[in-house]
Amino acid sequence: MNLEQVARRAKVSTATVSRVLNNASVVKTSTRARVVKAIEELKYHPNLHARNLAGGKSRTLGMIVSNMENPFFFDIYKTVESDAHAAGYEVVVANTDYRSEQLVSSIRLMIGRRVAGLAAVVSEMEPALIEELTDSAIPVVFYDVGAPRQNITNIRVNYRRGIDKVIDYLYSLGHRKLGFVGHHAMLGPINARVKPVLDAVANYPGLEVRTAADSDTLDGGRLATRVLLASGEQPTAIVCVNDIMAVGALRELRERGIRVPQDVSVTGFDNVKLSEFCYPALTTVHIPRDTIGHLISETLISKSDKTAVADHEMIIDPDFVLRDSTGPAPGR
Amino acid sequence: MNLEQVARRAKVSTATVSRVLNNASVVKTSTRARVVKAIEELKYHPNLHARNLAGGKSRTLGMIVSNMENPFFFDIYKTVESDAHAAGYEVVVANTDYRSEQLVSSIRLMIGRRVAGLAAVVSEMEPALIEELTDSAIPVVFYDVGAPRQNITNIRVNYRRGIDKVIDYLYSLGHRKLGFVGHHAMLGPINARVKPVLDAVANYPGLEVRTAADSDTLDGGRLATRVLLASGEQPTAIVCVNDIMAVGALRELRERGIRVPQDVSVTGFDNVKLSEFCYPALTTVHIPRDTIGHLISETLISKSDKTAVADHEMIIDPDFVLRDSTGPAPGR
DNA sequence: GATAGCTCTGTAAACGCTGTCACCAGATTG
DNA sequence: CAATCTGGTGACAGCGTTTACAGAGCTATC
Repeated sequence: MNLEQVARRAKVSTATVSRVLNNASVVKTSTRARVVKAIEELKYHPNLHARNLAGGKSRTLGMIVSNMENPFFFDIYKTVESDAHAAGYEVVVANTDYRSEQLVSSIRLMIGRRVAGLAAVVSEMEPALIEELTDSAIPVVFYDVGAPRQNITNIRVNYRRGIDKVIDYLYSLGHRKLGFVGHHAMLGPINARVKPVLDAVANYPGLEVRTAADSDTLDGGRLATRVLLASGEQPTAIVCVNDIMAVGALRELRERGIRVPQDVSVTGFDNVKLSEFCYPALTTVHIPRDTIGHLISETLISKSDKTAVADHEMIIDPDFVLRDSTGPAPGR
Repeated sequence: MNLEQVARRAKVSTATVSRVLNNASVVKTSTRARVVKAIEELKYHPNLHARNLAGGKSRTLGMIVSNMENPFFFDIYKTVESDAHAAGYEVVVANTDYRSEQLVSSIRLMIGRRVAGLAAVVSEMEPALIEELTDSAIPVVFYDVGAPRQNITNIRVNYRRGIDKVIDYLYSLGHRKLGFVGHHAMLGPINARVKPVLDAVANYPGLEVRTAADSDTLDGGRLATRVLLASGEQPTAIVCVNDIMAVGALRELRERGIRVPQDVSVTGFDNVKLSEFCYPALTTVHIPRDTIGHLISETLISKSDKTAVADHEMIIDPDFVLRDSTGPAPGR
């Protein structure tokens, strides 16, 4: 079931079959018809590995995400994929589950596949990789982590601005005791996600923050909230690192009979579709995932096509979205 | 950046480098060290395409799903992937968005990749594919659609039993006017998803059913529900084809001030994690996605490994899960 | 009627790896 | 001391494509 068999059947050379397959060059109509017929009769499917090897170029984009289960990542993937398809590329994804060891092996895999471009939409990092990636000569886009380099473009969200908007709003409603629900990927001293929250304490007089972390899932949000509520004084507002965990928080509060937002306010982050559908609908921060997706695909595709030079860093400013899960601090 | 360069640098032959990479055969420790060093210095990454071409065998499983956005599919994918990893395989996924044209091209792609096994967890079908697949000699598992064949195993859920349990329960609570919310993939005359519902009308005296369909998303569920409510008499219970659409239904009802379950009962299907986290928590039917995932990976991996013969068809019986979104029909 | 210029097709050399076979040196055996 | 084995290595033929490059028929031109 290879080119040669098709060629034999159509009484042509393998080169001609190849030409028909790639409808390159001119092939006489009658010949083409014979070849097409042979292909169909033999149910021939070209071997993509051989094709890539011989051709040297791959129409494949690689994408690595931390947690495909979180719609945030999936939404980005979806736009990238549809852009890629439109440009005749395909996308292969890999999950890391926030494990940097997985990141490493996934990236190796992608390099091994000789992808035309690589998007890493992850929170974790492995410094050694950067170098490996830099001289792999593959166009790379990092979302959220890492620094721009040679062939590495960076997209990041001004997370601090988003958090500030949230805390500003909560503070203005009288909230002074905050809980922060994060996920494990943010363990470690100076994390881009927790730091802005902790820093806020210095800027807002009387503000206190306690934090808890669990896995980046609905259950994780619930568990972290449970920990938060079990230890010390009950916060009047719970700020969550993303919408999914916030929905988990909502459930824990509901089951304890704590009303949202009357007793405790809750905020999410990302503005995932689910944030409108849960109850109460989440006050959150909108991260334009389609914009991010387009940025990724444009960068990767243009770079791999014509080695164009794109901006090396782009920063996205998020918007505050007010819904029903927040209200005045109780007793105010 | 290929084997030869590494070989030259380590002053060995390419064969030896290959042996080191696959830690096959015996290589003297000192030689191995030299090779490893060269590999690292050159930041060499083996070309997977060449490897597959030469080796002839691929450690890759293909998986095609209808809508990765729906956690139902993702959950299956997750178990398959973790099983596969444990066995030294990797998985590449493709989405079809319920479009059979996409199914075709995705399957072609997978065959082209010469995957070691292929799982199609989809609702759509294209009869011509079966044959193409049959003589590709690739072990295939179909979930939910198609008929067992030569190298094709089938896993299916007794959907009718699940629906019967739901309707039985609702009927016993006095519900007589049902709404059914489905998704577009079920358009067409005799669909495995709608049919059981419509059939129920014959078995339960006085039962009426109206149906509506939209896309398989939160929004789709909301929209379909809106259509259902806008046309004709308000049903006392809305049966949804899956949990995601049910959550969409919940939102539409909430925004109209219709209480669940006092005014209208709602049921889901699949028992996705979200069904516990939404409000009110969904009465639903549990489809054991981990079991399905394990079944898939076992079949594919064993078949591709040792050409073992697995059962050609397996049917899963779903359980009813009672939660808070259902109650007695109003006025009863 | 020879020459040039097309159009179409075949030949064969990569592409980067794996795996078989052969080979060599030293150890073991009779 | 020759014969046999064995651990370690190199040469080289594929694997199924693509892609120069060359060549074989034509038609058109002078």
